[in-house]
Amino acid sequence: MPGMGHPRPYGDGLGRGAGSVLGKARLILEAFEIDDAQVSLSELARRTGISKTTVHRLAQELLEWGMLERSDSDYRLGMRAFELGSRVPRFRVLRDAVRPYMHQLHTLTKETVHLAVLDGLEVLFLEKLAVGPRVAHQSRIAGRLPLHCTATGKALLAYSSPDVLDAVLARPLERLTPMTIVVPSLLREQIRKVREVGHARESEETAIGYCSTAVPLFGSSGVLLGAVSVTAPTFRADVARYVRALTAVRRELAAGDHLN
Amino acid sequence: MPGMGHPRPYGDGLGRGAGSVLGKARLILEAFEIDDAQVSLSELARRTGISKTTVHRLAQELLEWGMLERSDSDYRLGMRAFELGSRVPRFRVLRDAVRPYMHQLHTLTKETVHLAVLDGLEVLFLEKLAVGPRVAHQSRIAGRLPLHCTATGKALLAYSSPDVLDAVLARPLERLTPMTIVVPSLLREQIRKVREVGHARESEETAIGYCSTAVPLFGSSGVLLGAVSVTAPTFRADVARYVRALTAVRRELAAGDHLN
DNA sequence: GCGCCGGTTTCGGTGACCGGAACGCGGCGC
DNA sequence: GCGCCGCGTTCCGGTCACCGAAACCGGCGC
Repeated sequence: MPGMGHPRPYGDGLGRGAGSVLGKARLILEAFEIDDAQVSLSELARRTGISKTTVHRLAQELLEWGMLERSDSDYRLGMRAFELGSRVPRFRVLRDAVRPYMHQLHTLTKETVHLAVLDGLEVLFLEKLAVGPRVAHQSRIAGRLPLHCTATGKALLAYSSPDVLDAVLARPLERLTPMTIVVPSLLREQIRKVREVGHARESEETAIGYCSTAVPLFGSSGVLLGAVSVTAPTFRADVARYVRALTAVRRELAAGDHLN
Repeated sequence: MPGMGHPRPYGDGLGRGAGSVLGKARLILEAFEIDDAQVSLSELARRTGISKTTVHRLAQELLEWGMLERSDSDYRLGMRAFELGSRVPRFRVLRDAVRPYMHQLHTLTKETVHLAVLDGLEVLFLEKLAVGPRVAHQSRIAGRLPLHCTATGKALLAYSSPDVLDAVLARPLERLTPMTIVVPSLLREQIRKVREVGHARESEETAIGYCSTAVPLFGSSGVLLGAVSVTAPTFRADVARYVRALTAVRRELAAGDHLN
């Protein structure tokens, strides 16, 4: 990096991979946490470890592009980012194809319905139909959760390359609740079972009081595309019914699919 | 631009604003049309007007970032773009707040429901609840339409700064159907009426056979946030009912809003 | 075989990019 | 009022990240 012989000014760990302009742009854009609506220039400089001058220049350019917007000399992510994100094919076609069935599941069960894909070594939620105003819940649209403690995650694991499972087991399994499975052999066994019965379950392994049931979704060519799940408070969960509804959806999607 | 004394190789008009790395990245990312799932490197070079070498290098970096993915030596937009787009506050908070009411409208009317915001001089659709498998329709999530021929557009125009209306009228009004209003004075009059009655209408001005009704949405501080609309085939449209349902939603949102 | 068209790598010249320094401004404490 | 601090913004000279031409590699069709 030019003229950067000085020690990193602020908390290290940030600022990695800022060799190129794109790396800097990435740091800036990803400096926006999910919740904070807007961030000041100096704050951005602090979070990214990039000099204020440079942040200013790049932010100017991102502004003109529409990836950032500003209100009152604070920055926030701009609509162009939303537009771009909506074009992502792996997201758009899957959501458009599955949404009607998610509604069907929702009206049928009156519980929360998720659509998720495998991304890296995590579940990434593409869509969520929740019931009620504010369900105390870990999941969010575009949020991530570990593979080993979610129903969608187990479904995805079961039908992905074994390498993925190996990679997951290569590092310790994070514990989210007392019920979270952290013993590798137990997880392997569960994943095997999932392949046997065709659906995956999770019981208070992510959040106390909630359990989920999931099925995988496949494209016409047989590739794994994602997974749908139903999440319900344990006390009123009717898992057998969920399994029936989910497998029905899976079948319908496999039959008349508009999935490449 | 360094070493670029040569005339622009391919169709001009593209390649604008490619002075900087970010400009190039922008060209590359926006080279992906809504529908084409994946694009080859050479095709990207052609569309952007950037040399194949440079596209290759930048694409590599975007790949590592996750903004692009590749299958089989073709590129497509990546999940990172989706995640970024989902964080855009002007999108996320509005959608989360309005979605329940959109469902309510949908079950009530059995017709297509839209949520839109003003962006630049166009309507930008944030969310769409459609009925049936494939409604022949212009609108898409993250799609854009002109302000002057959509119900949401008129609603937004009516409650925005007058400058916006002036800017729209500064250029000729595009005609989408025979019913599209292209006479400035007529549009001005309609917008005035919208402010009077509190809702906006559009009748086969965007697509023959369809008409829409819309209301604006305001935050607690009184700023215009967006607009919701109901779109129905003309022959069965019950506009009075839509107006009632929409104004109810508008009131409910204004009362117990979670909008900043 | 040979030409063609994709993706990838090499390489030297240079201008886009960098951050320090300086500036103008508004808010706060003294 | 005055000085101080932190903010956003502008200027500027040094330099390295970035650029595209050219060469390279592999598959395909003729």
